[in-house]
Amino acid sequence: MNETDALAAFSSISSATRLRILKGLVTAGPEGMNAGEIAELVDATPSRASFHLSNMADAGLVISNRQSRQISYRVNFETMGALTRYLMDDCCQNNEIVRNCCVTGNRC
Amino acid sequence: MNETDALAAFSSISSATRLRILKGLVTAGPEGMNAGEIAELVDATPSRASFHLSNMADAGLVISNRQSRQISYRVNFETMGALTRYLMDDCCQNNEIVRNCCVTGNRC
DNA sequence: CTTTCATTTCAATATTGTTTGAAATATAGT
DNA sequence: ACTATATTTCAAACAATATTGAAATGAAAG
Repeated sequence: MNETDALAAFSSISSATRLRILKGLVTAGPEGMNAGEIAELVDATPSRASFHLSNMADAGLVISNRQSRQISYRVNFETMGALTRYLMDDCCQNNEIVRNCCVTGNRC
Repeated sequence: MNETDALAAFSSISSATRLRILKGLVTAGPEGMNAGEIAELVDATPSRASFHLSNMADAGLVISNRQSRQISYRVNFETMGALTRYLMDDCCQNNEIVRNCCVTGNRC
């Protein structure tokens, strides 16, 4: 992941609505959720949800595919992994405090 | 780290100027850099650098302390660690792909 | 106590992002 | 073809953020 991609991803998840969409989609798992369900989840109008979803898709955070009439969105975990690593390695140069914090079970 | 703090941190590093400041400060290490040096590094006017630095300080990403006439900034690695973990655990529920990506040395 | 240096604060402007509602597109059933 | 459903696209209004340059602050030196 390069700086431009990282900026787009950080920018995308710096909106409360989009961060909640992301969390909802992580919970939903590989099946994903339809645009309409997502809109309901975050209490947004269809067009507003669509706007945020296309922002997330542009940032590579989610992947969409049409299932008959509905469009299903799921998390792109590759991007999320690359982003987390960008934060840890490119930004923090694999700093010890940061690395240590990221071992699940550790206090930080 | 809670959602509000994470949003502030993501929002802060979703600016190219601030992301570069962050990287510069990580490279500078615990000594940090003065506001003026940072401004020079990212090719910004003093007031513009100051604006971005106070945004980063508000987000808890950097810590400032005055050294006689200059103000020195350094990275708050605790926050960076907490943020990285937020991404991995709170957002991605410690997803395997994401976790695996974050082991330095792995391909992802 | 005035000057110089480093930085911040402020107000004005410029830029960018978000929301809304209406119209458009795409798919499926009748 | 016609109607209903799901979603997107668009333009306008609105809101938030960034940039600029000038003025203000705080600290040291003469």
